[in-house]
Amino acid sequence: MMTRSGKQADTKQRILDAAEYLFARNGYRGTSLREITDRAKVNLAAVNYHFGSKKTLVEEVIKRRLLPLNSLRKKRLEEVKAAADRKGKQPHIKAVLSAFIEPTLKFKESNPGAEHFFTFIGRSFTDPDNTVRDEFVRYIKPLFQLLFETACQSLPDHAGDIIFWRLHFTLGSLFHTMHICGNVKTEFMKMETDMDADSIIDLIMPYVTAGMKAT
Amino acid sequence: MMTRSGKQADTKQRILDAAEYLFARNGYRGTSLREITDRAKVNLAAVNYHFGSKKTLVEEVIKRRLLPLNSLRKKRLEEVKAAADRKGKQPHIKAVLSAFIEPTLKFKESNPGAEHFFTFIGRSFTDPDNTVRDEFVRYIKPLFQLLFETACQSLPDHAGDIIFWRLHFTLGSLFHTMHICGNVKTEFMKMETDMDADSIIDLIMPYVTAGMKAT
DNA sequence: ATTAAATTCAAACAAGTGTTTAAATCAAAT
DNA sequence: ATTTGATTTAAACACTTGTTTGAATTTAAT
Repeated sequence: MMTRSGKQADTKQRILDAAEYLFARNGYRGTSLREITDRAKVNLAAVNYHFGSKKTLVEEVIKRRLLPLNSLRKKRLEEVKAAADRKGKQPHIKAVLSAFIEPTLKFKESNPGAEHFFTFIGRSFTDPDNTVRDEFVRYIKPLFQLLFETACQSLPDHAGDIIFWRLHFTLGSLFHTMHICGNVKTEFMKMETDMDADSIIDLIMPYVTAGMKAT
Repeated sequence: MMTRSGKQADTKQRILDAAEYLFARNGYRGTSLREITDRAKVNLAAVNYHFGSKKTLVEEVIKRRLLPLNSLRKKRLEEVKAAADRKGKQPHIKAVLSAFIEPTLKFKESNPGAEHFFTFIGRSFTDPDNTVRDEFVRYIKPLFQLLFETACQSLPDHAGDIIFWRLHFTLGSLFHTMHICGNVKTEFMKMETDMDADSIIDLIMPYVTAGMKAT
């Protein structure tokens, strides 16, 4: 039976890890199944046996990290919302942004092995491959909606369109940061790339908060 | 002789246009030479004859648009710098950012046929392919240095590292915006994607200006 | 120990890749 | 009109791609 024990059990895991690493480094199209199975030290056919296809594999790679991360971000956003409702006040925009950004940037440290996925997220929106891009968008869409609603509550004097666009600017900053903080060396100036999450949060939070509040 | 006239002369042009369109839409690796030559209505071997290789082709595609754009941005930045020096004052950060951002966002309108390159730029930094990413970085590096120096002049009370990172946040916002304003349908919410440059400039400038100035 | 299902494996598959070749065609100068 | 060099063309090249196959092996229950 399929009681997952012994050596063959972690075949799926090893494939997922190798795929995550290589997809993050070289992209979906730039990574072959043979590279993945070589790195995972499994047979080539194992990918199609366990996952069905390369497309399904990358979807699993994305889901494995993104679902837990999104749950966390959702929880944090709802907490901010609830706390504000309890006090009968508007949530502070800094708290709203923090609820989204903090779990994202700390994800690298709190999830061992997720450092490469970091780079992958950073490329998510702009990935040239439709499969990858659509999968990312699919999962972030409802979350962005929640972020948008909470931000609107927080900034009642700003028009919806403005908030909408500024949240996109914020996402752009965040994803760009995640990409250059990933393992891919962009070789762009001498940049301290392996900073801890808190330092990066301290850098980006004042920027995006001021940007959102701008009159 | 190679006197560029008649029908065969625009073969290179047609290849460049087709390649630009397809690279922007499907990425470097996601585009085959056969797709390019089919679209350009030229023979397959024409790419290797005129450009040498696929790698050289994409470099030419990038250079064709990026060199003029960078000259313009450089000129604008130097003007801001010179004007401030003349008055013996620091340049205003809004003027500095505008010198970089305005030509970038207006590039789509001022250069007919460049609309697809827009998307390409938006993906430049995070492109999974080394050839593409390195080529973009290569050209923007000296320009970013100039931007950095001018921004430091403009914000003498801010530490260099802070300005450096905030400029990166700004680039992230800008590139993300260019990507979603390109022709690639991200299908992310209902977004008015074909706004004119001035509207987008009016949206992004207050955001990044406030972000850079944040205390 | 036998059985039966799950998994691994080496090999092959058809399709697509960038690149090269050599002949055919074209444009312009003699 | 002939020559010459630039360009185009169709065909083939060697190679990589994702996927499939069927036999061998491993695993766990009887």
